[in-house]
Order: sequence, then structure tokens, then C-alpha cells
Amino acid sequence: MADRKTHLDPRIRRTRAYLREALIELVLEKGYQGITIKDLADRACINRSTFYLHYQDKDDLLITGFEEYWDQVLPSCQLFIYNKPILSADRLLAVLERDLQHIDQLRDFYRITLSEEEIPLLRKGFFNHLLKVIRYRFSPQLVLSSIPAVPLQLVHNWLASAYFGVILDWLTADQPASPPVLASQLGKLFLQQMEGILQTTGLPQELWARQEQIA
Amino acid sequence: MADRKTHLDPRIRRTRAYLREALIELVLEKGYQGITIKDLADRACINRSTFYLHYQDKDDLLITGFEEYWDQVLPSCQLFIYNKPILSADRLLAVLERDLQHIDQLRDFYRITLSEEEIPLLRKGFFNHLLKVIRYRFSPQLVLSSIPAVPLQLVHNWLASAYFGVILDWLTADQPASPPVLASQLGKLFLQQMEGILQTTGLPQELWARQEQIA
DNA sequence: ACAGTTATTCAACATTGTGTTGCATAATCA
DNA sequence: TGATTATGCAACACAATGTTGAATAACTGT
Repeated sequence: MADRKTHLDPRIRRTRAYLREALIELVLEKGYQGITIKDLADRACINRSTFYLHYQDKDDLLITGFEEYWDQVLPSCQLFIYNKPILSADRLLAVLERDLQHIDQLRDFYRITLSEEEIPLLRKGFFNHLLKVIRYRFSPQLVLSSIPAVPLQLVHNWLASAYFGVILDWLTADQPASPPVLASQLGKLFLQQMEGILQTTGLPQELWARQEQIA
Repeated sequence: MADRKTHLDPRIRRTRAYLREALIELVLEKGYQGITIKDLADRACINRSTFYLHYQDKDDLLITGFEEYWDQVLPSCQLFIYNKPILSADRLLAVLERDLQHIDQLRDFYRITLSEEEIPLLRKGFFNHLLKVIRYRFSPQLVLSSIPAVPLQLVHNWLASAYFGVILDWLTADQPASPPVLASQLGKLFLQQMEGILQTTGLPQELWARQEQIA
């Protein structure tokens, strides 16, 4: 019946929790770069020297502090992920819309953590998540032709970067489209590009069970 | 016969030139983030207080200092730009290959200035250059159908982000493909995606004079 | 509940970088 | 050459980092 985590001194858990909360609050308020250790300590209501008993520096706290938060957030962002790699066009649009809706609800959080100027570590983390999902969906095990004209890695990067860029632009837009509208547009674009990609990479054409478009 | 620029005191020109050089050297040596004003002053062999007579801070020097350098570099990176928006597939591949060769020659410079962790300002500058070029090539004036299924802005972002992501991955790869190889692969991918995009956006199909592929 | 352990606090300190100032010196300009 | 102006130099206030030692508080197991 032991807890999954090693029993830590409650004081330690408390302090670290306070710091995590302080970090998230401050990042949303004034961005990551401008935060000082003193800011964190003040907000967390702990002594500045206590900070150094737990973390080496800001980045150290960032990694472990956002890890948990991130792990809660990312799974909600499935990006086309469903049980099986084969996905219908309808299903893709539905999942895409739901993902965008999720991002839209946490708009401030995503805008700040992903934005160009801010936190490369988190930005990279998000991108790698995208990459992982896309690698899974366009898995090399599925490749039919022995020598694809374009290596899969290139396609993975292409797709993840494009998707990421569109999301980021959407997050920073003055008058962003609504999630359903963007989902529809992005879905159309995505589906239409698939055919070419499936040909070029030697992936099976049935990977996307394209259905008749709705008039 | 006056010079284009206002005649500046040679001492000023000298000092600023030294600082620009120092910045570029130090960025290549230890990355942008870690550079201090003292580093710059020492390397430029000027007094630290002199720095503040010319620039407000590091970023200020970065912008004006790299502007010139950047202006020399970017035009060599035409990314499909040619005289007219209509471009043949052959020509596209040739230009793409030349661009990649250019990037490859300045590999260190591009890797450092564009990399995730480094200098958001330059990264953004490069991306905006891509965006500008792509906007020019897929100009709204060319749109035929009055209501494109996918707005052009979305497509611009999609393409620029994808291209940028691939370049960046190529720059940071352990064993990067040669410029001609990547140009061929990226060109194939690009050309194959064009058809779908041209349809979806209502751009004229003749925009890319697709030629028979070479066996 | 008690004694031992340990996290936190607090004050102090050295260090580093920032940004500014006043004055002497040297380079430039007309 | 004389006036102008950029630079060098030294000093300063300030803010943030990272460390230390001793006192205090909180938690632990028995």
C-alpha cells in the first residue's frame, strides 16, 4: 500500500509545490526570462536560500516543475492520435477540432510557453511531442516500398514543423479563427497533402480512409 | 559624390565595427545568451562605458549589428525566388539546391543563429524572410476563386514553418545529407504538395509549370 | 510525548554584471 | 591651430547570484 513516490518530508513537498506554483504564476505574468530567484522565493513565501537547497537554478526548477504540469496537458493534445494508425478523415477532423479546442481553452498558457521569445525548453518539448505522435502515425514499419523517394524523417519534420507553426501563428493572432473553423481549414489542407505524401514515402494508401467530402 | 551614409566620425564607425565583429565572434564561440557587455568590450578592445554610448544593451547591438551581416546573407537564400512567380519545376530544384549549398557553406553561422536555444530575434528574422518570399510566390493577387477553401495566410505559414523546420533539422543533424540530395528530396515533397495546395487555395494551376519527372 | 533528525530561516558575505557619472585624454574636424 | 567630440578611466550605486554558519522550527520513529 506504499505510495508510489518515496515518502518525502512534507516540508520538502510543500516547498517544491510552492515553487512550482510560483513559477507557473510568474511565467504567465511576466514571462520566463524576466523571473529572478528572488521573485520565485517571494511568491512561494520561502527564503531565497531555501531555493538553492532544492534546485540548482531557474532552468532546473523549470524542467521538474513543468514536467508534471506538462504531462497533464500534453495527453489532451492528441493530434490525430487514436487507437490505431489507420484513421478516417472524419475522425481526424473531430480529433483535430477537439485538440484545438483544448489549446484554445489554455490559450494563454500555450501562447506563453510556446512563443518564440520565451522558453526554448518547453517549446522543444512540445515540438518533440508532436514529432513523436507523427512518427507513430507514419511509422517506418508501414512503409511498403523498400526505397522511399523521400525519407520518412524528412516528412515527419515537415509535418510537425508545419503544424507547430500554424498553431503558433494561431495563438499569437490578433483575431484568431475559432477552433472549429481552423480545424476545418487545417484538416482540408492536411488531408489534401496526404495523398502526395503517401505516394512519395511508400506508405500504404489506406492509411487514411479518405471519405467523400461533405458538400 | 557624397557617400550614401552620413559622414560619421571615423572613431564611431571604428568602435561600432569592432563591436559588431566582437559580437559575431563571441556568438560563434559561446552562444548569444552567455555573452556579457564586458565580454564584448574586451573583445572589441574598447572601454565598457563606451559601449553604452552606442547601444542600449546586447539586443540593441544584435539588431543593428547583425542587420548588415544578415542583409548580405539573406539574399543568397532565395528559396524558390526567381523573377516571376511562375516557376518551372526544374528551375525550382536548381534554386533550391543552390540555396542549400549556400546554407551548407555557412553551416555554423546558420546553425547557431537559427537554433532553438539561441537568438529568437534572428530566428524570427529568418522565418519572416521565408514568409515574405512565400507570400510573394503565393500572392493573393493570383487567387482565382473568390472564396478559397483554405485561407492563404494559413498556407503561407504552413509552408514557411515546414521548410524552416526541415532546414533546422538538417543543420543540427549528426550526419546531414548533402545539399543536392536534400534538394532533390525536399523538391519532390514540395512539388507533390503543390497540386493539393493549388486546388485548395484557388491559385492557378499553371503557377508551377510542372514538367515530366526525370526517370 | 520525547529525543533525534533535518528542513527552513535569517543575516552576512563575496562575486559578478548592469548602468551611470565626471573628468582627463586623445582623435577628429573645419 | 583651435574647437569639438569620442574615448578611456575610475568610481559609484544597484541588483542578482550563489554560499555559509548558526538558530529555529517542523517532522520522524519509537
